[in-house]
Amino acid sequence: MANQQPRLDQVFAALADPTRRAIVMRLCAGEASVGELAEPFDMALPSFMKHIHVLELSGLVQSEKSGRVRTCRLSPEALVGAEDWFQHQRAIWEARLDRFEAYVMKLKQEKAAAKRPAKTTEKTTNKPSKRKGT
Amino acid sequence: MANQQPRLDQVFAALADPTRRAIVMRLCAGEASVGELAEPFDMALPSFMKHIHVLELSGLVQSEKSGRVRTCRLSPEALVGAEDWFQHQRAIWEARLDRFEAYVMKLKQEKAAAKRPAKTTEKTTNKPSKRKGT
DNA sequence: TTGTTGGTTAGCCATGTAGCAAACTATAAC
DNA sequence: GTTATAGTTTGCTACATGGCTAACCAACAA
Repeated sequence: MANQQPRLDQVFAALADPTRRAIVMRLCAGEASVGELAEPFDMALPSFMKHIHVLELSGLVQSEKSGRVRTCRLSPEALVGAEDWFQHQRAIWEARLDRFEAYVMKLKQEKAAAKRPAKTTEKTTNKPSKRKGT
Repeated sequence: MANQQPRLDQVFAALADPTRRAIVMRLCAGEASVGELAEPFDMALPSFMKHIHVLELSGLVQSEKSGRVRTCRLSPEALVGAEDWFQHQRAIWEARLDRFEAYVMKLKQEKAAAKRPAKTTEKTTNKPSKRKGT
């Protein structure tokens, strides 16, 4: 569990490059050899291999050599790990938004209560608070 | 719509650094001044400011100077954009897995049908196909 | 066995990134 | 007005990254 976090550095760094993202996208559609993967890119093979290597180090891709051809496949755990990070942040962010919304609501009610001297000054900190929608 | 994609480079590059991820996480909990943000890090201010700058360029963070203090806040669009990328990839990946599963199922049934000459060789490409569950 | 194919290693270069210290600017605070 | 505070600008290192060529190795194919 402690080993998962350092991988995020590598995963995000790997995905920061458009070539590597394209490789990942390609591999989502199924495994492929290095040559097949490299073909769409106007790049020398050694340069391309570096990208493959970065992807392997990040854990996003696994590869295996059989004969003289190396076959690459996606290893989704790393992808999922990164996605989890986003969801976690979003959860925190949204929780805060909800709290903020509740706070604004409370301010509004207090202000309203201050204007009109007598009314329901109770039931302030109460709000369904459902963000979502996507 | 075409301008969204190049931003991914910057967003992922920004998140590849643990310091910057920590800043983002901190900002999920609410806005803060540069000084407040920098305080937990054992790092000279100019170095820290570079990280802030990278985050701003990526669109993850917005900041505004009032008086002599610069206040930073998260700008969630970029975060959501990156999250969307993952979800998109995962959708493709899972669709493929489902197809693969169906394919294996079909192979199995064909094999079974070959062994036993007479049985339901129909209804092969049919499967609820719900991956999920991690 | 002699090519040819598919990948790999080694070495080089340009650029980018992460860090520093030092000096500077502009706004509070006294 | 002087001083402290909060950032900012300006160099400067060191190292990582992305690209190349050239040479190399290890399977097939003829």
